[in-house]
Amino acid sequence: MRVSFNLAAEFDSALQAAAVAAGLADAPAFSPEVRTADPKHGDYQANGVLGYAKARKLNPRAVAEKLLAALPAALRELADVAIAGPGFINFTLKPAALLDWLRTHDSASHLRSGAAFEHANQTWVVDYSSPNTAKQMHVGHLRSAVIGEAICRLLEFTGARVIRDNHLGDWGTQFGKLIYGYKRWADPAKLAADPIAELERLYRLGHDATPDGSPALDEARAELVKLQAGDPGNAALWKKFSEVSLAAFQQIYDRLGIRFDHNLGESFYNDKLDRIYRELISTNPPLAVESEGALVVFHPEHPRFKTQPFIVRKTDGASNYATTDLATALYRAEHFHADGIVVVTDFRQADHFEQLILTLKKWFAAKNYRLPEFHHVTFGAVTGEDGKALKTRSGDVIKLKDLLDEAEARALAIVTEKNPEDIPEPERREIARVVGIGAIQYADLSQNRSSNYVFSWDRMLALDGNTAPYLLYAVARIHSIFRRAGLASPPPNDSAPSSHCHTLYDKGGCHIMYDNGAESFARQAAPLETPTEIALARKLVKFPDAIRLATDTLRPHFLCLYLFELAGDYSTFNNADKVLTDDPTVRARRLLLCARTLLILETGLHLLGLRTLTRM
RNA sequence: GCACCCAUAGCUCAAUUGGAUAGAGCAUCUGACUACGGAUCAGAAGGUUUGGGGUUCGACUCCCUAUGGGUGCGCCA
Repeated sequence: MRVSFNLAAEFDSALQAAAVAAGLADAPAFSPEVRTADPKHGDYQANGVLGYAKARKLNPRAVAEKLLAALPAALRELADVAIAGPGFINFTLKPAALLDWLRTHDSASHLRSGAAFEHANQTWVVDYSSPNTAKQMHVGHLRSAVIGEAICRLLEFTGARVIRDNHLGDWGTQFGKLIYGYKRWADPAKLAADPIAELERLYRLGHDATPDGSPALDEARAELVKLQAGDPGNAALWKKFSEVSLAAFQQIYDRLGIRFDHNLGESFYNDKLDRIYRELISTNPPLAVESEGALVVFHPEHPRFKTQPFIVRKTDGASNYATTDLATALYRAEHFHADGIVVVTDFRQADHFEQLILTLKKWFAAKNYRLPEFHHVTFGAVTGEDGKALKTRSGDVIKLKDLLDEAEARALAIVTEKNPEDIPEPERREIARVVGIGAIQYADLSQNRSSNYVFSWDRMLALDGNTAPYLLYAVARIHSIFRRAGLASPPPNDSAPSSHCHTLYDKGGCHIMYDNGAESFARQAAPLETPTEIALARKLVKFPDAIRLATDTLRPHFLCLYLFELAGDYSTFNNADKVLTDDPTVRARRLLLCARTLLILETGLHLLGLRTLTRM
């Protein structure tokens, strides 16, 4: 017997085939709709019979019985199949099938090859984080970075070639004021110490010194014009601002496990904008029209956008972010040959992207360009206690760096408290980094809602319940069992503990700490017996469903939920069933469960962008 | 004014996108072999899913409506 990676898909196609074999009327229209089920009903349930029977005025239970009769015998060896309620078909995996799945899927690469069909041979450009240069990142910048990175990893896991593009806000009117401030008040010492904080200060000074209608504002505008005209002095300044900003951002990204392939900010598209105007007015009929002196796109078929314009060129002839976003999409389609584009921003830009996508569709169709699948992934704003979104302008916003520091500090205190002397300080600090940063990442990823949330230290830094530390603790305990069993391979050396491995592609297979080639327990394992063993195994085989759900919806919280439940099932098992018993067959099957739980927890956590630990 | 998003246990959130008796964590209460790591586990209690109507075999989910929050709407990004 050989079980496939995704059992839900297997049952789905088996039912589909059974519909044909049973001679159901209009069988191709029958969609089994197999999905994971509440464990009390089974492992998977098919709901499709109900809708199918209803539409044709058939008795759903009779249809279900026909389908069951037509199921191949081999499938009956995998699972018990039963009809329940009004016409649900339930599949309950047999212990032998569970064991077989666990034996088969024994490494991250096997899991990956199982999952990597959905986006195989596709290229996806993911645009996330995308902060403005010359400003520090604050807590409001966290979500795009963390969610975006998780989406990248999910897409990669399901077969895509992913291009990470940081679409920096590195162009625009603010640079006139910044240069104005810089030339007057720049403090070399401060620039050397904390350059981005100094740029922020200079921008504020420049901004405050150039109120509307003032001569100073004209001077600031003149600086901007010089910059845009290519003045060497101002261009050098601007370049310096960008470099300094990127270096500061990278310090944050390093802590979050993020590395961009490109930093193609708005400035990159400066020389690609004329083509946008040309093409938008040259279609027949023209997509873009003059209105109140500006060049705009209306969408007559849309209730709102038939009157709400998409402004692609301002009255003064200058571009805006609609223009650069159009150019950006074109570049991603033409230069990267993107099959899909994902842009991760907060929900307030929903209108803009809806207009952008409508415009892209018409424009690309008129020009016969290939249109990538475009997803605007939105999330709710992070707000202050007053319910208002946090803004850079409001001054006392919490810096992202400070949030990460605080998380590590709190985690360090706990690590030290829990492990009095037996872990040396450098390792305790490393553990604190993984736990603290992971807690922050997970706090954001584990929640789906597009509604806003109020920023709270305790919320971001919670260490109990459905949090990263709970999952990391389960991982650490499994490592501990393998150490005790004498199956753990020692860490390669002190400078590279497994916690340093934070992507799936690190060499050395860091998440398999036991000797995979000598998995004698996998061969010796007998079918599972206790309720907690079986419950754990049933959860393990659902990993493909969690991946599919999270990837299809681009919502990492589905994976978080799955991993949390898996860790819970493991903890229950761990508490109820002793792994290292004297009975070799019992010990073997329980070690197998531990090994696969470890594999899937670590694989899943890495997909979310978290690092894992062997002890904590 | 015109739209969009949101409202679920005391608190913070889930609910596989229309499926079976709405689930977790925190907080509260009661327990666990002197623990293969107690950063754990078992159990209890907690609900008219904001109110009202509708659609159907079935609704937290879809439609209408009221209320209360948030957001966007011509030259910021």
